[in-house]
Amino acid sequence: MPISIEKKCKDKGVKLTEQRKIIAKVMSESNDHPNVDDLYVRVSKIDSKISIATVYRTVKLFQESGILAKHDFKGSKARYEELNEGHHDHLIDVKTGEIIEFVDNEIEDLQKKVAEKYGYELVDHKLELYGIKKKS
Amino acid sequence: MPISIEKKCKDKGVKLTEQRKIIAKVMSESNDHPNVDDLYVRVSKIDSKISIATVYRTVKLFQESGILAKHDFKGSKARYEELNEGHHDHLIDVKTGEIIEFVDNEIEDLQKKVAEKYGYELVDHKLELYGIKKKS
DNA sequence: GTAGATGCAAAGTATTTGCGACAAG
DNA sequence: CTTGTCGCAAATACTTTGCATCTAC
Repeated sequence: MPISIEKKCKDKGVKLTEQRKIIAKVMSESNDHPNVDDLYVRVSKIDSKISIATVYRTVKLFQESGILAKHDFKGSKARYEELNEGHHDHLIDVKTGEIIEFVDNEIEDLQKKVAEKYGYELVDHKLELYGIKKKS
Repeated sequence: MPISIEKKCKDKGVKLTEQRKIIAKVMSESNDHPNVDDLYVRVSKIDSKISIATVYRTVKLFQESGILAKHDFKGSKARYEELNEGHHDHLIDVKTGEIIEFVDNEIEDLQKKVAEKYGYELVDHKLELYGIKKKS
C-alpha cells in the first residue's frame, strides 16, 4: 500500500520529488505533532542533504493542499500533523506537552449554533483544551 | 474613577511607570484586539518617545500578570485584549477580520467534561470560530 | 524539453536582550 | 537610595526568498 500522503499529492497534482516523499513518510510515521525543527532532524536522518528551506516549503505546500494541518499551540512553535478524514480537537497536557486527540460532536453542533446565532456560517474552528493530569 | 488596569497593577505589585500608564490607557480604550504594531502606533501618538521594546516588554508583563490576554489567531500576528472578569471566546469573520466576542456556558461545561473524561483537570482553553457572514 | 523544485545563503519578520541612563517607591 | 525600567541598537528565533542548478513528468 502506497503512503496515503503520496496518493494525495498525485490527486492534487503536487509533484512528487524525493524530498517530498521523505517528508511525507516521516509525517506519516509521526504520532506526535512535530514542529519544523523536529521534522528537519528526522528527515535529515534519512537524507542529510535536505535543507531546512525545503522542509519549510514542503509543510507549507502540504498545508495549503490540505495534506497537513498546522497548529499554533500556546507558547510553542508551529506544529504539524497529518490530516485525515476524521476531524478532531486537542487536549494538551500543560506539564508534559503531551497531546490527546478527541472528538465531541455535541460541542461541534453547539459551535455551529453559536455562529448561526450571530448570522455566520461556520467555516472553520479551533478548540484546544489545556489540562493537568489528575492523580488517580 | 482610575483606569482598571492601573488598579490591577497596584494590586499585583507591578510598578506603575509613565509608559505603562499610557499603554494601559490605550488598551482600555481599544475595543478591537490590537497587535503590538497597532498598539505602538497608538501609544506613540500620546508619547512619541516610547520604544517598541517597551511595548513588547509591557504586553508580556501584563499578560503574565493576568491583565491582558494574548491571542494567536490564524494567519495574523499576536493580538491583545484587556482581560476582564467575564471570560469569552471569539468568532472571527474570515473575510473582514472582524471579531465578535461570545460566551456559551453549554460549550464551557462540555469542555470540562471532555477533559475529565481523559483524566485531566481543565486549566485553560481556546475556542475560536471562523465564519462567513450570511446574507440576510 | 520545460516548468517547477532544491540548496544555499542572504533577507525578512517578530520578538528579546545587554547596557548605561533614569525614575518609581 | 535602590531596584527595576527605559531607550537604543544589536542579537535572536523563525520563516521566506533570489538565484543558479537540477529533476519529475
